[in-house]
Amino acid sequence: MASSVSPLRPAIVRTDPKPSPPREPLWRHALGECLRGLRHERGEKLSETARRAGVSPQYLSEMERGVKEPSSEMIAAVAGALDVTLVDLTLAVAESLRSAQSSASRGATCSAVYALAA
Amino acid sequence: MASSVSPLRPAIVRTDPKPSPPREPLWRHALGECLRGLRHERGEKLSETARRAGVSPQYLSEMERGVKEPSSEMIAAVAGALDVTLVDLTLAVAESLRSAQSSASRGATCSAVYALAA
DNA sequence: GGCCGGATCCGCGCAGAGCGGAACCGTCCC
DNA sequence: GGGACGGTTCCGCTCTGCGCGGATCCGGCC
Repeated sequence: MASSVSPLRPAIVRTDPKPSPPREPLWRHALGECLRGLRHERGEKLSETARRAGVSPQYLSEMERGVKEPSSEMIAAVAGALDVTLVDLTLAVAESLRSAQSSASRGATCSAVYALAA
Repeated sequence: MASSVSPLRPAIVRTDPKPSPPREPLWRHALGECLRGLRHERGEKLSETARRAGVSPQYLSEMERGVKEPSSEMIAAVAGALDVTLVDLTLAVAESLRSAQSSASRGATCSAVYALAA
């Protein structure tokens, strides 16, 4: 299907340029796990948190599974719906990443880390 | 210019849905400041770090200024070029956010925070 | 004046953000 | 068995904005 010629520029290939040390999870995955953990900690459903955040449940599901790159505004919205600040959320993600790193067996979940921080 | 009718769906308005507590910086801004701080700490130029990360200097500039939402792969690539892991980067962003929050006068810069963590 | 390097501006092609409808699954009740 | 319901994920779509190359701006040096 590459019949269309005359490219004003080559196709932009959004692939991994040069990721840092392999085996490290990507930001969207780490973030998503944290968001899901926090939501479960509150005993909430996808639809509830999504409604309060002003996003679709489908999209929140995708965010949590790390299959989409949420914008900073989206991150802030969901954080607000979960009653956490970006500071606490980012810290929770970092600690979760660290735990997963120091123990190759996934370590503490995000929700547990946040509970310890609180 | 809204002459085209028959909308299969309404226009997607990518605006702030419901951000968490106002006055909190957005993720992309906090991240960008950290990346620039780390780069300066190494005494590097935009072009050097960008080349090593496999991204354009223009884009790295935009990332650092928080005007673009970099993908997780991009974040990983630049982190790798700066010799930091996602863990350390995320932690540095969190601490930077926290410092800025506890002192409304911008507090410690990201690079200083990272130096303390190292 | 010129040249150079560092950073930013500008406009662009097309990848993917974010969404609504549909589908899947598990649980409950008859 | 059947159906109804709720929770989550799949799927396809529109159109926004990612990431880039060329151009521009700025400061320093000769």
